[in-house]
Amino acid sequence: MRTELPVIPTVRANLRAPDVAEATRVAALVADRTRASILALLANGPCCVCEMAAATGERENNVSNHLAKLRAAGLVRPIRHQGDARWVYYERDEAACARAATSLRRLLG
Amino acid sequence: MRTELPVIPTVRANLRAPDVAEATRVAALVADRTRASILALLANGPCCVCEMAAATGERENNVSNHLAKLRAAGLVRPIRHQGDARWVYYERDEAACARAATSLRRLLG
DNA sequence: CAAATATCTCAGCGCCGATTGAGACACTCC
DNA sequence: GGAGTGTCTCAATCGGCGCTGAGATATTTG
Repeated sequence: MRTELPVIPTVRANLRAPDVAEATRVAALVADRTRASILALLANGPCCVCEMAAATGERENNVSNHLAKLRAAGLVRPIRHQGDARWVYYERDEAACARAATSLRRLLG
Repeated sequence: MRTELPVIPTVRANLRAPDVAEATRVAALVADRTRASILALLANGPCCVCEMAAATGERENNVSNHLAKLRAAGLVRPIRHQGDARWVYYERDEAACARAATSLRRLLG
C-alpha cells in the first residue's frame, strides 16, 4: 500500500497477491487470435459460423471449437436461424462481456 | 454491421476480421497468474522482486523471468534502490497499462 | 580482494492448448 | 427415405510457453 521506497530496503512479508483467477481466465480466452477475432466480429452483430471462418481464414470446425469455449464461458450464445435451422448464428452476451471487461480493468485500468 | 439475421441465410464474404494483434498480445501477458499478480501488486506502489516472489509463492528467478516480459512490453520499469542498489524495485508504467486496457476494452467493452 | 546478497539470464524439460482429421449430428430438399 | 449442407465433437498431434537449475552479473560488506 506504500507508494514510496523505504530508506532502508526491507522485505514486506505481509504482502498478499490479490485474486486474479477471474482476470486470467478471461485473458486466456482473449489471448487467442481466432477467439479475439470472433468477439470483434460479433461486436457488429450476429454472424454464422461459416462467415466467421471465412473472415478469420480458419476452418469451420476450428472456429466451432473456439466458439465452444466462448460459449462455455458465457460470452456468446448461439441462435438457430428460423428460416433454415442448419445455420447457427452467434451473438455476444453483452452483460457477460462487460463483466469480463471489468475484471480486466481492475488489473490494468 | 447488420444487427438482425437475414430472412434467408447468406454468407457475407466481405466480412473482415479486425486487427486484434495488440489485444491478444496484452491478453497473453495478463493470462498468466504470476504476471497478473505482479501487475495487481504493483497497482499499490513499487515492490522489490523478493517481495513479489513471497507474495505470489513463486521463486525469485521465475518472478524475474516474468518481470522481463512485462518490461519488454513496457508495462513495468525497474528502479534501483538508491540506498542499496542490489535491491530492484519495480513500478507500473501507468500510461502503458492504460493503453493496454484500452485495446482490451475495444474488444469487450 | 573475498564473501555474501539480490537479481538476472538462458538452455532444457514438461505440460497445456491450438489445430487437424474423421466422424457424428441436425436439418432441408428431393 | 436418401442425399446434401452446416455445424459439432473428440482423439491425436504438434508447437509454444512456464518452470527449473545452474551459472553470471551487480552491489555491498568485512
